[in-house]
Amino acid sequence: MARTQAQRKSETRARLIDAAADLFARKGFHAVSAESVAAAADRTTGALYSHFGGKEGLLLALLDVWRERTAEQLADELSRAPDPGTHFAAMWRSVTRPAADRGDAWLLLELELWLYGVRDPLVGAQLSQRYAEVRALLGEGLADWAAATGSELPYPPDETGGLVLGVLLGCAMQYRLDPRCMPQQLVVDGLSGLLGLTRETQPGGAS
Amino acid sequence: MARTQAQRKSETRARLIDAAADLFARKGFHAVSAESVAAAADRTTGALYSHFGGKEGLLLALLDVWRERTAEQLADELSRAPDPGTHFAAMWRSVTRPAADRGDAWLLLELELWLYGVRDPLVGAQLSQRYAEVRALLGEGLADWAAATGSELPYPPDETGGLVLGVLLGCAMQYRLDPRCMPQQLVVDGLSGLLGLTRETQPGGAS
DNA sequence: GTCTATATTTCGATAGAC
DNA sequence: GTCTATCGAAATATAGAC
Repeated sequence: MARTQAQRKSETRARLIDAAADLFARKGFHAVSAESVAAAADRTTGALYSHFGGKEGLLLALLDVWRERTAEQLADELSRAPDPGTHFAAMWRSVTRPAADRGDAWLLLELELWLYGVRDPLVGAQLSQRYAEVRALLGEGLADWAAATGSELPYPPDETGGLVLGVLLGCAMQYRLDPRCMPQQLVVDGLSGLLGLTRETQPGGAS
Repeated sequence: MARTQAQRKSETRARLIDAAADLFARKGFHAVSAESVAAAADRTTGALYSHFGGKEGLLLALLDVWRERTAEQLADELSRAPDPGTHFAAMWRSVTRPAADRGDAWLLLELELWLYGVRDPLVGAQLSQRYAEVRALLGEGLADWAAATGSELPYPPDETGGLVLGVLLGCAMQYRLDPRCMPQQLVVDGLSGLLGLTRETQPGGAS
């Protein structure tokens, strides 16, 4: 029973952060009022200010959570994929997931945070770390796979991760504006070509 | 003398659009007031509303100009580069140009417009066309070069252009957060690898 | 066509009750 | 810790003079 208060507190935090992630992605940080975030979380602005000190504090907290989730999900996906081809296809699917599942909002929030980070040094530094983590995870995963098959990556792990991340981001942006211009097979083939792999590695992906 | 009015009118349009491009890139569309745009253009909100009907109308007009400039600049660069390696290096330089020259603002405005377009169907449709144009131009340029050297692109021109554009966008985003993580050579090599070219095509690029 | 002045709305942030 | 009520600031958009 003594936990009831702490529970409510952390639930409020979580609700506010989730609502912020959703609204910031759908409408943009500056287009969303602190009150609408609070309302979407079934709380009031008073609670928001008490917990985060304002809309910007809420964004900072969101960035933290976002960063942890990204690392977890990526590590999870990496551990499941048997080879880069399947891996790439899985990542591409998770990027292009339709709006229903919110995988769509991922990219929007990603760019929203990027824009914010480029303009705000504090957020920028944290974002930069997050990207470095992703590159490292991606690079390590690919290096491990390369070592296991006796092949070799054409670039150091971190740089390889950077190129792969770059392709995924840039292609996802184009896909979001016009899905027809960016078929999955093209992205997977492109990534494979980037790494110096021939296309024989994936037997027959999806459409 | 009869042209004075028309001149002033079109100059006001141009000034407002330029100011909008600069401010939207540096601070973001929603973070910029219509009044501050007018002030930066040495005009008032009255003139802005008279010409464009509001901040959103100004964005639409900006998008038009932006689209034309992109096509012109790209076609220009393509016609000058003797081979893909030099071409990629030149494009990368123009993307990573430091903040002084405003080449920096290019990427910010690009993402700002993308986010706006993803949320607004009208802007989205126009943006989609612009990206398709860029892909086509890039793809044609590369296809021409391939034909001239007897080699062959691994994908259709448009799709090749899409991959190249994707790499440039995604890598530029990472570069903007941390320049050290994305050396020019890596991007150029990556693009060459993507197209199935070996690295022997560029003799010795810059740092 | 452009400016000045202003009406209207909305947002961010705070004070105080519970 | 959360809510209600509200103050002050800022933004959009318009009206009318020149």
